[in-house]
Amino acid sequence: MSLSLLNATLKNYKMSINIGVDSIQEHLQAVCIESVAQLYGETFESSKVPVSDTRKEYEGDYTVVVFPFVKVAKKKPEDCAAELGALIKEKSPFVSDFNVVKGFLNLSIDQSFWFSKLKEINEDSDYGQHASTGETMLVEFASPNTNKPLHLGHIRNILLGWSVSKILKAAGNDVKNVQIVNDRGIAICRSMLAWQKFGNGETPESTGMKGDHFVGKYYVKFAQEFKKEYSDWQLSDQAEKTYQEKKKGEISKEDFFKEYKNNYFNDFSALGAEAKEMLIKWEDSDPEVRALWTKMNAWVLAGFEVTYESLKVDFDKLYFESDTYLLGKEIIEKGIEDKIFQQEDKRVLVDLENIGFGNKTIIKSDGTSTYTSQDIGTANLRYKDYGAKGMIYVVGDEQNSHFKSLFEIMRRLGAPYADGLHHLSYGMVDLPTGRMKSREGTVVDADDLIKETIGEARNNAKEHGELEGATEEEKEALYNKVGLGALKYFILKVNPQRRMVFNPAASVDMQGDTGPYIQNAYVRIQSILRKAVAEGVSLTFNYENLLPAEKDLIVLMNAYPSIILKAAKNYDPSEVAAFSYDLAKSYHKFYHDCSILRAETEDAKSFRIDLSKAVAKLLLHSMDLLGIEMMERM
RNA sequence: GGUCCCGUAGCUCAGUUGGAUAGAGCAACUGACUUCUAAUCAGUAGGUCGCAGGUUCGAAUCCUGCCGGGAUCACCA
Repeated sequence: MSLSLLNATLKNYKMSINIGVDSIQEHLQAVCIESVAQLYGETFESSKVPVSDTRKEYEGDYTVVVFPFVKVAKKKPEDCAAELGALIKEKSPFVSDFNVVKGFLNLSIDQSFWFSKLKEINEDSDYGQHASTGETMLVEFASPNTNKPLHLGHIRNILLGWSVSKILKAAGNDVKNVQIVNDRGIAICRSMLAWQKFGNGETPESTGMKGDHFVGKYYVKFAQEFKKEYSDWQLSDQAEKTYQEKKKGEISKEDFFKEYKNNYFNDFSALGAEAKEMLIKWEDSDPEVRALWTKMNAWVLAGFEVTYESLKVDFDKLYFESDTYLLGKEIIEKGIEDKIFQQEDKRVLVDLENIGFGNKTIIKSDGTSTYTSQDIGTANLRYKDYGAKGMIYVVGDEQNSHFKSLFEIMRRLGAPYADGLHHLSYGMVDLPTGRMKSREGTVVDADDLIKETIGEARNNAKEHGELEGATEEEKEALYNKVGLGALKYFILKVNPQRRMVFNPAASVDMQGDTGPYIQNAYVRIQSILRKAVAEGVSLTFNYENLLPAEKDLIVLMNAYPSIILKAAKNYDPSEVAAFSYDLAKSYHKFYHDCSILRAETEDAKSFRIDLSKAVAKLLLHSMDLLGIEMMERM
């Protein structure tokens, strides 16, 4: 079939059956259902007729499993498949051949389809970008506390949020990136107090420290001083008395005091009392405390900004808990009126028995807000700001039940966006030695980690030496891309909901299933394209016989738009990561098997250059969805 | 104890709405750079898919029970 004829046929199909022919699977499915109906008089739902990729060992491109039809056909699976295959081949202009193995009908697609697909990919400047859905979605991620620097857990959060945001955009949504900065509360007061008592007026500028690390230093300082105070206290009569009165069963003094720490902070600690006093002053808008708070928060936020920049992420809007923690009151009052919430004096609560939670407090008996009331208020504020029907919260899975109850409450309140709320829950990041513990100093700092992976990229690059003539600056930019590519890919290739093990040594690996492996495929293509331009290759496009390695690439690229949709639906960047890797792997194989610039014929050469261009385009696009940059050489 | 999540090769992970002989990478071993960038490719070896039942033409996938690991059960955020 000629190209123009094929294109005409494609158009006809788009008009005659209302399916996007960019999905050849959907087309085959429709034809299959039609054929089954014609042969056996029963119309199957499309969900009952899966069309899957044919396994490598067999001839063909797509496979239909005919077992479901056997009952109505009243024939042996083999006969049924053969009969069906013949009819599908007759009906579909794309099916060139078929074969039957047991109950599996393998369909071969005419290679002119693949040629036209390649043409489409190269000509469509937006290939992969879906038409606008008209929906606005918010993605909330990062959302740090302002009392200490970011760590590995935040990195997973940030990379996930950024990538999901990109994927949702590619799926046709209008997306805004937001975060809620947890800038108030007892934690920041601890840092503030420690700085006031022990800081001697030093600043990030005077010490040359990054602001978040500087404030984090005082958070640690507070913990140390508190620990000292607590150990001293444990020797006092008051401690002895407390132990005798409060202990339950036979518990050693040591174990008792381990668990009693928070109570000590609240009931006896001098430092605790001071920190709490500071919090109360903050809430009363005491000018001195507020000034200190403003100053220290500014230091931290400036530090975070540097980390975000080094990760190449940014936000459309920052919400501050200090602004939003009092919100939600009106909605809650309305909820009381509507009998959605119950009131007991000042306390407000909601009965969540139906989702297995019992009573949940929304407003405390002293009339102050809770996490839940804040989130109700914040969600509503965001809806006012953006009119977004979709709100994605990228938050660790330890908060699963909080979001489950929050969403249930929003549903009961009849929020117009209630159905669009989604908690993108992800698992904790463990180290090979186990869980990260700040007390044991095993927390992996975000900035250190970024620096390390870039350093590793620098070491690796020195062994390769393809960068003659590049300036130091260009080289550094490259190490940056390679290092970050390794780190980001390492984290994003894992399914979010899964708890993952972060092996520092493996994360800077650059061979095999890694970011740099994929970047390398792109670099190889760029190198070829530079040479092709230099040689003045013209694209003739009269290629006749697709080799398997060539067809594999087009088959993969054909699936890209639907992979984006699926990743968007599941909020799962790992599906995009898997695509990038598969495509890079297939390209590396093709590159090895087939000469490009020294191809057998001029037609083969121009076809392969065209094919390489398409691969480069989708590698660039898909890696961009992961927030990973590509480069011209490495 | 209640609720939820997880258990696949030595390690880290894939595995579509149930489909063919369960796949990658790392680590180990073997081979390929006078040839478009070897950060590559080809190969060898490595599995009782936690265990036991059940449903089905067909189960890593669905159901039940058990074992093991984790999260969470606040008027904290």
